[in-house]
Amino acid sequence: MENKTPVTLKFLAEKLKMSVSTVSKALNNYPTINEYTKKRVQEMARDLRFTPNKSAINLKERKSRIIGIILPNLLDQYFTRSIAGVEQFAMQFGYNVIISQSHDEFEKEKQLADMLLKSRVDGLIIAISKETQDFNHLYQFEHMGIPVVYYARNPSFNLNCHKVLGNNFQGAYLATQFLIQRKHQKIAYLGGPKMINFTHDRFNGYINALKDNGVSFNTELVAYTDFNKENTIKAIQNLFSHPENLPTALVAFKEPILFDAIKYLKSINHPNFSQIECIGFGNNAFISYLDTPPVASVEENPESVGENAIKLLLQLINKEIELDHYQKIMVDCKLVVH
Amino acid sequence: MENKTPVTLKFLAEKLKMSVSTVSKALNNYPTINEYTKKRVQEMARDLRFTPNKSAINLKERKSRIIGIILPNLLDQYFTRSIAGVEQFAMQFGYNVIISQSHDEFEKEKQLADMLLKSRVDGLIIAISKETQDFNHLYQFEHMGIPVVYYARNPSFNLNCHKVLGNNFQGAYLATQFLIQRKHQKIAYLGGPKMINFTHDRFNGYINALKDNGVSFNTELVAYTDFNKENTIKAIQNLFSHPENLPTALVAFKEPILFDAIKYLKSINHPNFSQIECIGFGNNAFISYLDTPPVASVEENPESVGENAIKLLLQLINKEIELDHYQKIMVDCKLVVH
DNA sequence: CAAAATATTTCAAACGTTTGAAATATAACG
DNA sequence: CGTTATATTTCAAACGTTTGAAATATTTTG
Repeated sequence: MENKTPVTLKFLAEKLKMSVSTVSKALNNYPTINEYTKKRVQEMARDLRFTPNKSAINLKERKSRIIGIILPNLLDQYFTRSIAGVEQFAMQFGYNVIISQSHDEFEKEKQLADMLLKSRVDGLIIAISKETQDFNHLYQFEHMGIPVVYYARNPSFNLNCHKVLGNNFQGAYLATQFLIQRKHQKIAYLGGPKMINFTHDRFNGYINALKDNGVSFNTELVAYTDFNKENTIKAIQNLFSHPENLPTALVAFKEPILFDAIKYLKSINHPNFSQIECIGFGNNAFISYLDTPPVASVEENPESVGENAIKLLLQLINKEIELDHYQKIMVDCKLVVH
Repeated sequence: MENKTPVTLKFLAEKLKMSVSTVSKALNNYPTINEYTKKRVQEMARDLRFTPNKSAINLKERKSRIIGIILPNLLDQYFTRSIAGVEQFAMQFGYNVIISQSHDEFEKEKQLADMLLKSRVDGLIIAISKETQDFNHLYQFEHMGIPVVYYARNPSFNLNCHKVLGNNFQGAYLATQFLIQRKHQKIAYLGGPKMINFTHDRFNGYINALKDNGVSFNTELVAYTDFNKENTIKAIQNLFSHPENLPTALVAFKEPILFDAIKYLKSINHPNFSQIECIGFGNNAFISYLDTPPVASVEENPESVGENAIKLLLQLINKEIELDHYQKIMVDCKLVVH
């Protein structure tokens, strides 16, 4: 039960009456070490449950074998799903992952970044908070030669950086087109916080789908909200306040927000409620429990986004890709009809 | 952009033409160091963005300042909510947290435990997988003097270990009593996988509430399922198959499962559907979107469970509590009426 | 059997930090 | 001004591992 002397190379060496280097090389299977010696060392190591001290190795190798992830929160299934992709791949290559939540706050994000920098992570994967405008806390990493991959959320200015993003344009295009094919002419677009860049990409996808299919665009059919329910209701009230432009369909930037919208329309007994068809981004597992589910969902494939992010990061860490040879990877969306 | 010589104590010392130890002590605010020297060192450290190498410190201190968490998955809000409590507290004390998912598989859990052991975590918090019967992979930690706190899920045998658990008995009692107060006499209990220990605690809470309130117990009102939808439907069919014991209320072990049940009852147009009142464990954020939500939820306070787990673990790490002085902490549930 | 070739083991320095003991500088005192 | 007291800085070892170079042991060869 007690942990007396920790089992180190030195300890093994003393037991076996040989030098530390022999033990080390035997365990690392050096060809210059005698087979019989190797066997003796390896057996002893196993019996005494020797585990190499990672801190020592990391110090020697000047690496931490830790990858940091900063994301807005873990309650959003998009992010938890994206982690699955990252984790599995990282572990396979001997990396540990430290996950931390910024709660979509800039200050918290800065604090986490500093913490991870101090922990000397070998790389960082980040979905920036919705407040993040200043990137100094992240430039620090590159300054120290630590690669950073921005994922899921696109930094708002045209930052030179490595990105892995969902193809928001394509996703919104798909959704809009689908609704047009179902004979809708008054399709509303409910966008998210303007601070979050993908809002615009999605808007463009929406616009382009309208144009390509000869449906006229009307600003009265566009409104914006954020993650706040009251604001969503206001936006919906606004969308449905123009009698000659009443929406018959709706594309919403995020599913839980869409659910708020649907709930509200239902609660006010909107006359044409049953005819209104909605699509939101997310494909939330919870949809199957709704009485009036959206007609379809834009599946963003977050696992794939995460997987691409970690793969890119590992390539950067291993210098298979130059740090300043900025990559941009887009992951396509898929329409899931319910 | 390039990372030439890394900024180390040695580097600072050379720049400042003083010894490494002076620099180290100045940064650590030793009283023996001259104030003016301290100022010079600290300024230089700031300007050159010196960050102490954690691996070196950890090696010296024989700690990793990393806490491992193993939990079944991140899609269950119970677990993601519990992490919030852990993370914040850990960070406050300078610890990093490595989160990993067992996907409720024993083999995966074993693999993760080995990985964390190799990473020399200073402590482990674990919610065991539903398959875990053998605990050798976890005993290893104690064998090396690394504290382990079992949380959320109770090991199935009467293991000597540190535990932080939700008070499942009390939660189920509360739910059952609430339904009795609402004049229900035929209250069904839908339990979870029998492998997961809390199923029984909840059953006991249910039974005791019935007894204490003079409601007779009937085995026909009890059924078990797991996380599989088909099995839930079978269980519900079973519960509603005894004409002289038709449930008018239902206590379910987990909310998403309860939603499956509700959905099924609604889909078959159960004649008394609107009168049936349900309560599940969880208090899921999505409840507000349901057309026919449960009458109430058992709020398990996972944040508090997580917070208690990390607090206990830190006490064990700091040897404020003896490793073999086993603690058991119960976190009460709360009934939330919708 | 000595010399050369090869196999195997050990030495020693390095990674970056901390810290008690020793050394040196500065101030205070009679 | 020589001592003693105090303030400040430096030395040196340690944490546990890796690895090229050096040392030693063993085998082969003429």
